[in-house]
Amino acid sequence: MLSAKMEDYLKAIYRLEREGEPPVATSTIAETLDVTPPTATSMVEKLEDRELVEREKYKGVTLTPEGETVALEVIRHHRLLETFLTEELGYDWSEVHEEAEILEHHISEEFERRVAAALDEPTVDPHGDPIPNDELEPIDDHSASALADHGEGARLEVARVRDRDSDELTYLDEAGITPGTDLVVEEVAPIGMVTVRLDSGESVALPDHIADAIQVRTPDDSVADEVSKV
Amino acid sequence: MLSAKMEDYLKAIYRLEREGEPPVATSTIAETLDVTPPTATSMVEKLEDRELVEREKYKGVTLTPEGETVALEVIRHHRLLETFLTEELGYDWSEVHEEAEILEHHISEEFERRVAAALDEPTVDPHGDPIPNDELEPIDDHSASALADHGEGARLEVARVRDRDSDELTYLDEAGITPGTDLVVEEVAPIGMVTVRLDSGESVALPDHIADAIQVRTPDDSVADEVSKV
DNA sequence: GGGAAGAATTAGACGAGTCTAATGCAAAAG
DNA sequence: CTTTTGCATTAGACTCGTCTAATTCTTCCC
Repeated sequence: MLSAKMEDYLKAIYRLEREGEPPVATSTIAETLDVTPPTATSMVEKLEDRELVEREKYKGVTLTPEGETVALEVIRHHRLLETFLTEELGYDWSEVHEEAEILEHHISEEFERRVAAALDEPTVDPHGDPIPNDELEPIDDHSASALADHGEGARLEVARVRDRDSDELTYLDEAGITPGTDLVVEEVAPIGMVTVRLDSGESVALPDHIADAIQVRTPDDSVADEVSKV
Repeated sequence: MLSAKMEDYLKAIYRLEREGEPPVATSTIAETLDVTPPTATSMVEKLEDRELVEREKYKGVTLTPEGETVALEVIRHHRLLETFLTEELGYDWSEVHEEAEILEHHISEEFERRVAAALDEPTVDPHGDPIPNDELEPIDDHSASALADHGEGARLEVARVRDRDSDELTYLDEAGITPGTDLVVEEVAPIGMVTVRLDSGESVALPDHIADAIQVRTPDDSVADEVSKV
């Protein structure tokens, strides 16, 4: 049996591999998990012993297929739980992260199956993130990108909102910005702030660090393509 | 924060206090939790440091009011989870114990509240055990006693079935013996076996160690009292 | 009251996961 | 090609929960 800690390390390594170039550096893992570098070193040694990561000393680690399987399983648990807490227990989507972060390590496979069935085998969680199932997590929607990368006047749809700080999510939730929301970039202020207008007509000002959590795509991508071909 | 282990010790002590005479001996705790006596000793020392138990060396421990509060909270979590898993996720009542045994330590108070609300504030779990709420666990139904204590011909109702071995519970479940079932003691064999007949007419033979898990009461106790007064 | 039997505690060790402080390696800068 | 700088690793220690082996306390019996 894998400890909850080991699962956390694998999950972090999986995420970091996606965000940057493998191999993943020890210090990056340490920072992500809020431990000191020696702690991360000793942990990746244990993961190496278990053949969950491949390691090159002084360079970093990459997940083995087994390590990746475990990471995906944990991410699946996390996202199923978030969906479940939101849909079945009435949690606000901005407050499910902490609860799922803990429970993901403690539910059985039976629980996982039953929750997935109760939710009708969902493929996307309430933050707009895909729920992996055994196989590789579906490739990032290639058209999704950070809100900040778009200029003024861009018409966009919120693809997902990264689940980090709960206060930030609550703020976005209350402002009406959730996965699926359509918006227009109104103003990109040079002082680290972006203003967007929603369909409701409301304008919302967002400091860069919050705008960064919002991934957007061109709305009705495929449909738009079809139309332009006509 | 209290560790899951400490919670397990408090829960065990609570149960043992109810079953026998306080104080609870170290060796009994050790046996219940399947650890060695020195382990139990060192743990009760820590519980004493935290003022969760009162301890007399070489005698045993009793819960302080704070320790009892924690124990009840854990038991409430356990029973709410069992009810939830059975009612909302379709688990068989005989297989919920293991899952609840783990999750009880990891759900938040928010989760507890929401589950209780979703189940409409239940007061009894699927095994027939009361679900405590802040206050002391309701006194054992005084008329409930072990099936084995009744002679042949006794008409009884199953009050609850202790949640222990999952195979035993599955067996009882399949035989149609669940909380609320009416039965008659058919035969008490001198070889450690009891036979009961259900309303369905079916006879079920039970070895003593399984019969011991079944708590019974005279059916419609209060109603019978009312009637006899007339 | 004096042992003997049985239970509880102390002593000392270990693995997991963490830390701080000291050291070692590697890559960039000159 | 050598030095510097910065990240990674090693060394050593601590806490938690556990163990085995040794010791000490209680109690009960003669």
